[in-house]
Amino acid sequence: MGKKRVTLADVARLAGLSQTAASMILTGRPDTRLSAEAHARVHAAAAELGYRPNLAARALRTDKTRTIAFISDVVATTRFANGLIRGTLAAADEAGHVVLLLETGGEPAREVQAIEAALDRQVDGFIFAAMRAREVFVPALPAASRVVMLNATSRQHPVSVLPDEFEAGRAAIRLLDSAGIRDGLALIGHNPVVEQGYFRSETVSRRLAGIRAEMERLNMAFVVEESCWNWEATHGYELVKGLLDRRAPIKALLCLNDRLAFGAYQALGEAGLKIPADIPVISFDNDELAADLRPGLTTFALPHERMGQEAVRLLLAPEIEPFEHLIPMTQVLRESLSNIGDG
Amino acid sequence: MGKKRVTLADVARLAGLSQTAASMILTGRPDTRLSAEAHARVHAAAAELGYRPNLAARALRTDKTRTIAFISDVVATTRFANGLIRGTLAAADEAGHVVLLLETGGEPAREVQAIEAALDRQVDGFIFAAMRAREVFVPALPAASRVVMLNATSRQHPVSVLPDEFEAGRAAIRLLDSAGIRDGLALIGHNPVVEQGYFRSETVSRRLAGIRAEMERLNMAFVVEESCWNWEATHGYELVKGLLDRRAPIKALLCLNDRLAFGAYQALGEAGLKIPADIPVISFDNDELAADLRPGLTTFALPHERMGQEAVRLLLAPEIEPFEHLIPMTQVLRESLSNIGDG
DNA sequence: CGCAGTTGCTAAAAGGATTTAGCAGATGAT
DNA sequence: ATCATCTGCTAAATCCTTTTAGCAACTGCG
Repeated sequence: MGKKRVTLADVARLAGLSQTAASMILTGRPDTRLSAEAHARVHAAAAELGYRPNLAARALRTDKTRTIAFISDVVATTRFANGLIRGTLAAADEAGHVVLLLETGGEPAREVQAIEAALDRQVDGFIFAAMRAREVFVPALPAASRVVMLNATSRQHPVSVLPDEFEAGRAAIRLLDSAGIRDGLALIGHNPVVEQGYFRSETVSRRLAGIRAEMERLNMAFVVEESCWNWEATHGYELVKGLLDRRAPIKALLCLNDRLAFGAYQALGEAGLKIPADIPVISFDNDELAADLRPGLTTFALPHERMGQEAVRLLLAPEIEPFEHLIPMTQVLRESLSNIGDG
Repeated sequence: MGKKRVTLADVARLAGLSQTAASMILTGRPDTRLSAEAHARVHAAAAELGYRPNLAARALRTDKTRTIAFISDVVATTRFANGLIRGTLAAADEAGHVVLLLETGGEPAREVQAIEAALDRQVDGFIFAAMRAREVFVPALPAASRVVMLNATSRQHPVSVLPDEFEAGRAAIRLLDSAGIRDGLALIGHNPVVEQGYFRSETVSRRLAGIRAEMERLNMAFVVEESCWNWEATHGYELVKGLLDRRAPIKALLCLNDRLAFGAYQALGEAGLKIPADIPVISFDNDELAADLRPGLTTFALPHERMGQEAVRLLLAPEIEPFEHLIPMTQVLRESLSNIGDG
């Protein structure tokens, strides 16, 4: 067994040509003047020897590595990371690239470290992903670096990919409207009076803005709006239980995310109320949870996978497209609203 | 601004020494005979210039990249991936390594591709992760490659990291026993008669084996065992609903994972049964879900994060430790069982 | 025929580190 | 005084590609 790696020199030798010729042919240079026969011989030799270029050597020469760095604040806590990573991986693979995954925990020091580690490995570009879309500070980078912000925005780096929250907010209201739900509607997760002066993440703001814009257009209003800061199941439960306890006149629930909706389900269930017959519920995110709830939760899906793909596309695109790229959130109809006619 | 990268030659020049000396000093070679003063000068020069070694050049020479490949079948569908990846990332970072993330979808062709992509980049080692522990086929690799199987096993690669399912199974039974639950116990998710001849994943078998071993030891038996192949919420719901419909004499539920338990919650809730007062429930995995259920679900946690860390440790350890490394599953007590005394 | 331009190819440099082999001077032993 | 050894350091080779510069032979044109 020839233990040694096969090098370009081996291929050239077998093909009876110079290394230069072999290199040009294998890298598919356009206007070389090498003969068709030379091409054939080199390809044959490469195939026969099972030649694979040494990417370190190539990187040394060209400064290109077909590797992109995915730097995120937290992979950990959030199930959302999966979709973003999966989409990124798929698109990168498609483009013959590979992904270096780095986590910073949101700490500036580790951010700098991560960037240096990536730079040392001469990545071709950076994707900065935040698990909660937010204004992200990105430490200084070599001027030439290609950067895409994923589920995040940054003053210095204008290329970003975000879910189209505003449209999803509007669509949610339209869905309720077209289901004939125009009053008795409760909003779970936000109250503008209570939260005045506090800034939520950029995407959340847009989600709310879309909701309110469409309600205004349709001349609708919430009968009650319940605020809580973290949108977790337990808060959904408590808020809705509170509403029920004080006999608020609610006929439908618009929850600001699926976990709140989950909590709402629990409160409604305890109170003996049926979804959707008594109270329809809709929500946002399309968490894994949403399909497992009973009845299934109608919700607007965060398009994480497509976002990841888009980020890679933008990163590798020949032209920089320096603006926000909004990916539509698709409506996922399940029984928590779609059966409305049945009751 | 000096746009050019600073190289070792620059450092050497500034320090007034040869490149050889600079290299030896910066890489911390042990028995070089260079003077203390030379050391100081080189370090000072490196710091002053902000020198960072070109890793491609180093890789070309040494075949080491301080990069490890994390090759998994699916990052996608499973929330479990998070913990494994997070642990891996943390430990790699700690050790000054970086992680290349590759996904194969479990398809052999893509597995080969992923391995080649990693090999091309001269990774220092491979972690093969399966999202459902199973016997994994790993395509041929250069003989010298360092490999660790994570949540998976492989005939060719003996170093593996797995959750200690057997002990968790035993612990679950001990927990029930010590809570005074000795009869009326239903097992949700498996029935040895129905499933005879079918092989589930390695870890699942062990989980069951632990359960059955401890029951035998304590002279306990299930009053009923319900089988289903995929452990999803909907199956949990249907199985438990079925039990309730036919008035099976059940007093407690041992669910084989949290999603089944979630379904069980739904069925019990509909039937107006209280957890744990009427029916305590315990389970395995410690899915995110488990904390959000109401009452909280007592469960045995899959130690994914620690598993990821251990995998990296084994990969980089000076000595190969060619056997299974079992990571304990910790008991997470919540209200679905711990309140048993209250009823 | 002389000259310009094409065609088909190659020698050698460059990229930035590590590592081998070895040199000059000092020290110690005989 | 001679030889061996140690000390502190360096020149040059090496890893494997890509790329620049250019060569020799041929074609076409006036």
